[in-house]
Amino acid sequence: MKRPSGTATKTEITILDMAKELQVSKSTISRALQDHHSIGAAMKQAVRDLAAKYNYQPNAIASSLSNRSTKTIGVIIPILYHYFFAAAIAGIEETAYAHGYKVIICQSGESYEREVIAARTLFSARVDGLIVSVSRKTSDMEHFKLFQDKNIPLIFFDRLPVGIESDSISVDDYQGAYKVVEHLVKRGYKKIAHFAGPLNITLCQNRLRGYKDALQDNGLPFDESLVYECGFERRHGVQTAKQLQKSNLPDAIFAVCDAVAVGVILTLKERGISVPKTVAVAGFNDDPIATIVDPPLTTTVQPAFAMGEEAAKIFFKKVDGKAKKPVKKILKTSLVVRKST
Amino acid sequence: MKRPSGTATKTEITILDMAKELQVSKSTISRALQDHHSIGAAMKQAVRDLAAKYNYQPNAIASSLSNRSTKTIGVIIPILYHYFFAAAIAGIEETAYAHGYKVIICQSGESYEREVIAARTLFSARVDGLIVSVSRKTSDMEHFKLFQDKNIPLIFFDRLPVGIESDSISVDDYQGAYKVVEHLVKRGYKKIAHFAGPLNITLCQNRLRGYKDALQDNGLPFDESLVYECGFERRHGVQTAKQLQKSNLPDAIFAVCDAVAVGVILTLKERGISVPKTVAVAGFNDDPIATIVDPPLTTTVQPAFAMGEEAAKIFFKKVDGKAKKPVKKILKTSLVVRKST
DNA sequence: CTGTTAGCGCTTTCAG
DNA sequence: CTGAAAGCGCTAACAG
Repeated sequence: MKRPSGTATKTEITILDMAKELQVSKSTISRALQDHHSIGAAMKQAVRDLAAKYNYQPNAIASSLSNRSTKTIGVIIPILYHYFFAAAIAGIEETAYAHGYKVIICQSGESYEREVIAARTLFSARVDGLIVSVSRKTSDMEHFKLFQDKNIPLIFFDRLPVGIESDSISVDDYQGAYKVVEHLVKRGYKKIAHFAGPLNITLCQNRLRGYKDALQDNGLPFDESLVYECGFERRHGVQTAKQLQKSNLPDAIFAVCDAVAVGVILTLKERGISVPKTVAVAGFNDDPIATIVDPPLTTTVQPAFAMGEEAAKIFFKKVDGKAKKPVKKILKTSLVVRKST
Repeated sequence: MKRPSGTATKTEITILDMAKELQVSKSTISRALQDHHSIGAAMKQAVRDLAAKYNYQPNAIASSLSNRSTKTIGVIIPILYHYFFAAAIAGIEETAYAHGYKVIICQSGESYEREVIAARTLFSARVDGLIVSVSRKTSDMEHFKLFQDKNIPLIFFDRLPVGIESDSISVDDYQGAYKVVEHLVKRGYKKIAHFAGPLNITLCQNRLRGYKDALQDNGLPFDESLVYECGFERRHGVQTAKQLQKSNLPDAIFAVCDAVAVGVILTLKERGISVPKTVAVAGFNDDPIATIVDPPLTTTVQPAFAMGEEAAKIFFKKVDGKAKKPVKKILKTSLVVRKST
């Protein structure tokens, strides 16, 4: 790629330019910039001054290529606009920044194809590690093998995949669900329905198990017809709540997440069904919307920010070579009782 | 960086490996992969097969360095967890992906320092363009000059900076505010307060002007003591609403955004003040939370997704060399009346 | 249609 | 303490 000399090119100041000006070699500039011990204080200062003068900004692309490390963590999540994920990302970013890493986020939009593309893109971008919460459409995990094969740290959070052995951080969904449902039973509700999430996702299976066991352990029958499978969005709660027959209402509903629970409350109220008098509703997440709905939602607190932090910490453990075996961490949840139950 | 031959290195398949295997040159592989016209169909197929066999993933770092283009757009926003920003990002991503670009997002967290760091980081990452919504703490715009100096497309959206000439996409905040307040006046409210955003932000100034003019054009006085400056978060609405004296309540409040409006409604209700009977409340954005609060919030629709799309479109116009002059686009808003007024 | 070759900007060994 | 030089993986102008 010979460039006709004399032609104006995009003027980007490089270490070579600075080297010429200071009459030293590139290496010296490079080392000075990295505060390498073998460079004299005077030289370092001169380089820093010059860099400041030209507002030099290192070319991260070039240095990544040379270093074979980008100092970035890739993150794939289903959707940004969910408090849980936004908060988890904040947690990841916080600890990444503290270690001098950047993070690059991709949304799968709950689409398997997008998730595959995102994984490839991030691999091509040569991220140093990948943190992911799988889409609800994902069952084939082949696209993650790329990372495992190359020994690139791969950490799953919240939505764990089946059929792939890897590091992960999640919450005790079983126990969380168990506690909400137990609370419902103790409040005297007898006919408790569950609006479950997509049951191909382990987390949803676990919440369902928690629901089932809590019923049975408390002397209530498990009735399959009271389990409705839906999605994670408000609109799924709305749809499902609309299907409920007024003549045959449950007296409480445990929804897989707060967004769904909110959809349920809104729809019930619209249909003239009083919450919690006629039907009580509980969710999962402790999304800020839980305190916006009327009545405020009983739910279980999922430590989103902490999960993000934890995921990033696992990454750094892997990078540092500690923890060779997959680490699988599970955080506890806690119940918040509000007026919806 | 000589590497002792024979030592196991991280096994990353490159075009060179494939070139050797097919007994052709790197260039041929490179061209075949890019579907270059000067490569025979047979050769192309052979290369594709081999690439598939090894699950070859191009090294984007290397190609960026060579191409002097990363095919990525950088985005800086104050905060992810706001419907408006999340939706705008979705709009940006959609159009970016359609053009084969990726996007990398940074949150400033409303901190000036973080914003500066983000700008530098994205510059170092050599993004091909930058789309930003400035933090509320930002008044110095020096960090954006980097991009302007190098002729890297720089597009501001929603929160426009003062003192820097650049492309932008925003909404007609003046008109939006005007319409809400006019609606309030027509509903018969007389003492209309405004919970304004940080007034160093132009968008907030514009909404304030709209408020003021709508009052005066409709024969109501502008009373400075009815303007409260607060932030953009729910908690700011809560704080400010708590300061209101019960003996001296306005009969309507126009909040700078829905999050604040929600804080106001919640607080008013908690204090036993009925909404909208005693005090009406209106917001701005049409965030989904507007339909969760009780009563549902009157607000003005800001086309968040479209703004993101538009911002990206401006970027591509710049890249294509069309549009040399700064393009400044302003979108219209529309009013949605709900039960809170 | 294909190969040779000179880079992209930075890092790092090795040899002073 | 400093410089020369090779190399990271890919691209593209130029010459067959």
